[in-house]
Amino acid sequence: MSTDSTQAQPLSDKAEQILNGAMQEFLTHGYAGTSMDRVAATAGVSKATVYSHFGDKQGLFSALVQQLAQQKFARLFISPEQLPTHNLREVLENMANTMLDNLIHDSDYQAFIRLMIAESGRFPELAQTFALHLAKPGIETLTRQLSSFEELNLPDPEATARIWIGALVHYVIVQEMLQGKDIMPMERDRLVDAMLHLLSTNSKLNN
Amino acid sequence: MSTDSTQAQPLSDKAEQILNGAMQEFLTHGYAGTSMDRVAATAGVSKATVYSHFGDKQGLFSALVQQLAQQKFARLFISPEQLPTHNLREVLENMANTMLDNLIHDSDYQAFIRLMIAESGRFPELAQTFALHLAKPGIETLTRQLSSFEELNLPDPEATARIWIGALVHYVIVQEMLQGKDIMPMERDRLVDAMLHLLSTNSKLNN
DNA sequence: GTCTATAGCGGGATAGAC
DNA sequence: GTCTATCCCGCTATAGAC
Repeated sequence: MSTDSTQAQPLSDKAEQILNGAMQEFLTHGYAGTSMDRVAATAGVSKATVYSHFGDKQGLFSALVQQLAQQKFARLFISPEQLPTHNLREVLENMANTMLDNLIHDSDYQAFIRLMIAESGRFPELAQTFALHLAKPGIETLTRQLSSFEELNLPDPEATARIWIGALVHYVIVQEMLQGKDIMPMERDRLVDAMLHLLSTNSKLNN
Repeated sequence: MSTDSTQAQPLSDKAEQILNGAMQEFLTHGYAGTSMDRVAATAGVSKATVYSHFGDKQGLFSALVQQLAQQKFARLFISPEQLPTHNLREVLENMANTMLDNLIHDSDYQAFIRLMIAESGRFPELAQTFALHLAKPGIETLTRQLSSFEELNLPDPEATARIWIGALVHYVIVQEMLQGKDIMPMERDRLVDAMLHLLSTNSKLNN
């Protein structure tokens, strides 16, 4: 019973508690807007304990970002294995919709993206951590998937993957984060259809 | 000479000084990271003067964002009138490159985008102001331009415009802001070429 | 290791002279 | 209208008891 297994391994229970509290606070209030008092209160520990584990506020933030990038949000927001291609159009449509669903319905994920963009000027190394563990694998995975569809005849699958992801991420940023859906509504199906139309030209993928 | 025209109208000289100082500070340090003391110092006025003009910190921030959205950054980042279409491919290439140049070389514009995304959760009305005065006109302008190129045969020009802009903006966010260019480099010409390739399929626009 | 208590400073905001 | 001087609170960080 000493090494109880309700939680685990590299981090002490207290460290994990602290990181959980820190996640809530930093995702909600940003770096400068977060106080160490409230992190400690949310985590249910004293402020001194926070400092003894992470040194200072920057250290805590850095540890949090690396944990979030490498663990909590590392699952790609692209649908993983697809049913062997019945209909290529349906497969592509599913991929886009899965990615949009995951982004739109995960407010923590949106808050993390927002936080990383917000602090990218002041913490460039952490921004790069985000790029390395989230943006890069996402692009690589989609590049591989697009490459595997030979009917698409894509001359540059990686650049095409960036266009695809950029279109979807920008859609979520503008419509959801920047409140664009009220003043410039656009159904997501139109975006996905237009994307598929662009992909369909040099291929056998016709409506 | 009383109504001197070097500057103008709705704002006093002092108010403009203050907004200039506020712009530097908020763009550099974010909302929570900006202190009213430094805004006053940067603007060259006393703190009390700042408060007498704008009420409180939120009021100043709100006034600043609205000014930036409606004036300083309202010029669209898309090339305006194009040489009558010699070669459609060249025209589209120029449009994309002009937009990328404007985004990449205007660090104030990047900082403004970053700030709006950063504060969109805490100031949703201001985020919407940004969407209304910048994102929406940008999309509308590009939509009109794409619609005018009948050879492209686009079934949904507005959705296509969003894909185009999303691809370019996302490229700048990932490569420039998030420092992706070091760990996942991609020349901008590849992105633009891939975009033009996608557009070229149902049209006479061939390489 | 973790707590309570506090130091020391900078924040937003205002009073009152001019 | 604009300044100087100041209030008071909350912040990061630490000392010292346990």
